[in-house]
Amino acid sequence: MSVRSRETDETTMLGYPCMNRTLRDRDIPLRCNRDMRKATFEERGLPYASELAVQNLTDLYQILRWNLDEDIRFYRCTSTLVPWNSQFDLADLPDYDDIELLAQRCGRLIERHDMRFTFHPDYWCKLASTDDETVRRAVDAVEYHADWLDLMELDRSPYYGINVHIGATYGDKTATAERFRGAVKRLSPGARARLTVENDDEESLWSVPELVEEVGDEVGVPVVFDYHHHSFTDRGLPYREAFAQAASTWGDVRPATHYSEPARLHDDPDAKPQSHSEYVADLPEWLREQSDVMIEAGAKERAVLEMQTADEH
DNA sequence: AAGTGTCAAGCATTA
DNA sequence: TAATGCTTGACACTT
Repeated sequence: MSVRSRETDETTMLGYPCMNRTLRDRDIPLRCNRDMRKATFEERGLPYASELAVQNLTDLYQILRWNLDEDIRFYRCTSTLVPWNSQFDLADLPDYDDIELLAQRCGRLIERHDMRFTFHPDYWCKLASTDDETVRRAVDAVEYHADWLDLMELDRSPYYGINVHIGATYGDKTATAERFRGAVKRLSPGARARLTVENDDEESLWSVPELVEEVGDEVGVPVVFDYHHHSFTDRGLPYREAFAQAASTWGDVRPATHYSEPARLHDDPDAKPQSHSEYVADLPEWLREQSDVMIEAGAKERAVLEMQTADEH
């Protein structure tokens, strides 16, 4: 069992999302988010998608190694790891055998070193949409993220989560929650076991207590507590209580949380309240002790490095 | 080489 | 009814 439970391991892990700016800015850039436009996909098709996937997975391994060297054991991978995967099955790629080996190599590194690895499909992954075709595409998106985790041979657990928002109300929250639960039930066991749901960043959308009641408790999808988002949807709940509610949906698995601070606090007084600052200064100790924290800051991995340096003093 | 407009996907808001 | 922003990186075309 490679998945850490809250009881057996209290080691805090801080992570960062997607792009590693240090490695991207090297003379030979390392990145795992190579993508292409529609016209290019139509022109060059599967062979080029396959080529980009090989390059992305090759670099992903190097990024994970760099993370390990820096003692950063939590990473959110981009959804363009295999570009245009909504249009084909992984096994259709000409380099499928290589891709499988590269994915397994990444998965082994993650498991061997107790790293945590997650995905966060983009905002158009709308599982609760009123449009059936949109739901079908959203289910498909969660499925191909799950395929990648299967290819890496990582456990089917929210520890290696695929995190989504509900992200809309469609004018009727009760009906929307019901549609979301319906979509969850359509997922394959491997995709469903990895799905997590995060509180939104607008007052009218989905708060932690709403998600816990409508999704966490009803269909067992763990709730990812986003500290900054909670300021927009607090429903009168203090941060610690909202986190405790979200944490109750994770069973024995150590919860994942998100932490960021407003740009208007540090960088730009005119920024939107939702905008993230470049660096963060006040991660609460209680959050750190009880969860693995994804630091969502403009400076990405540098923000985490800075926090680790601060720890040493 | 550097700068600019645009990009698969949904929704909510505004004009 | 149609355009726009969302978050952001990067493609693709221009200069």
